[in-house]
Amino acid sequence: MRRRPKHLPAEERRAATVEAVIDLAGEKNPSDITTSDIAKRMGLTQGALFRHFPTKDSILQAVLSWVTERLLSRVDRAAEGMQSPIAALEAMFMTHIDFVSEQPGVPRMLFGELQRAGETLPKRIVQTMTHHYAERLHRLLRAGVAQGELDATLDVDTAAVLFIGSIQGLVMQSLLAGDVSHIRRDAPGVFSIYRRGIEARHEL
Amino acid sequence: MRRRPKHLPAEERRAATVEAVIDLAGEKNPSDITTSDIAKRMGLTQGALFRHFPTKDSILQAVLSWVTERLLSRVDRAAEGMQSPIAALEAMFMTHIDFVSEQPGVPRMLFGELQRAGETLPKRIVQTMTHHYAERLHRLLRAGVAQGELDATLDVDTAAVLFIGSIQGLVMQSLLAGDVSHIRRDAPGVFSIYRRGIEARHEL
DNA sequence: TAAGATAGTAATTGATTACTTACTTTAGGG
DNA sequence: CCCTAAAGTAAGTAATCAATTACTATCTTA
Repeated sequence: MRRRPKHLPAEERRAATVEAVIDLAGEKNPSDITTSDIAKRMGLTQGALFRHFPTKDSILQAVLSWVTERLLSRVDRAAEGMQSPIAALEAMFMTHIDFVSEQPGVPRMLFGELQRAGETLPKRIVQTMTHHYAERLHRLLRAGVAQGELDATLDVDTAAVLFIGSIQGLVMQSLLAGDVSHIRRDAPGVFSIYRRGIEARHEL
Repeated sequence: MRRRPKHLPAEERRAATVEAVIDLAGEKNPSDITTSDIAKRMGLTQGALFRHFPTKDSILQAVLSWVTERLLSRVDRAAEGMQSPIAALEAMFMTHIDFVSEQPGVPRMLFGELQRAGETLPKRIVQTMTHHYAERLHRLLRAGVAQGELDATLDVDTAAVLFIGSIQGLVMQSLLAGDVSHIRRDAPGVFSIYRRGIEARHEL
């Protein structure tokens, strides 16, 4: 058992805070997470958090920055080595699913943030991330169409929406079942229907 | 301009409350809706709500009951007249999209409720509804497979997950764009990819 | 039309929240 | 080793929230 030192340098404390929030988001509605919840999870008093973050919103902001960076870089790395666009799409899909299975709080926070009214900074971070994500999808989908792997008449915008929706559907399913493990099991089947929907039809 | 009578019979007041909550959920995060928000929207004082509902949670409960009943019955009616399973699935899809476009607060509330920790009554209502929804999907998908319209090797559970996920993806897209009108425009394209993914391949 | 029942107001309560302040503990370099 | 800056504590504040209370206005009908 690794014991927890009471004093941590500011940067490590901030990292630990981000981790605690993601952890909590896996257990309860993100908007129900209080600063006391976070502090208790870290073995700190509530006020101590405000040594490292000026506001609660800035904590959220740090969490979302960390999450979006990690997700994008992991998904990028997974798609990199693949030789065909479809293989790259599948690798992206499965990596995204892996990420979500390991950190079930992440999609909850992302979706929850999108629901907030107005134009908050955390919300903008999520919008920027999904924009980058969609860019990668578009590139792969266009490449797939160009080299005849995907249906020539495919609308890439629509295909990108459905890609993200497929993941979202699996997340919703796991919320319904109250069990994150299902998501990994069902992911390959979902992707294979999706692939069938976008790929060029092979000769009979 | 229809004027608002100050006194309403209890049942009408409860109906108006449900409407106000759905209305508000289209504008802000459902968990940020306060009883004061609801009352203000109705032109009432906050305390007056508690003449008709014992708790705030019971308001939520009424909203979710109303929503789930309406959604299911509308979707059922749309699928009823169709002669082929695929046509019925498409009618369900489009009707669901119509419903969501008219009441953008609805998917927010449903998804938000699923995120809550533990087993609350409102959460159970949503779970029951999705269960019934999935039942209808299963029946149609099985029928489609049986009569050769859908791919013989299709996993109907997976296909049902992706059906709901497709809608969820469109909802997410509308949250990103901050514009609900997109959802209706993109829906046919999304469904056509989905259909391509599940249908039996025609002879060349 | 008087009277009881129903629906509303206005003010208040206790709990909870994000954030502050005054003080204490710990780590680490000269 | 000690002194200072960083990190944490404990108690408190103002604001906000759901829910309550004491009272008033408005319907219904006998």
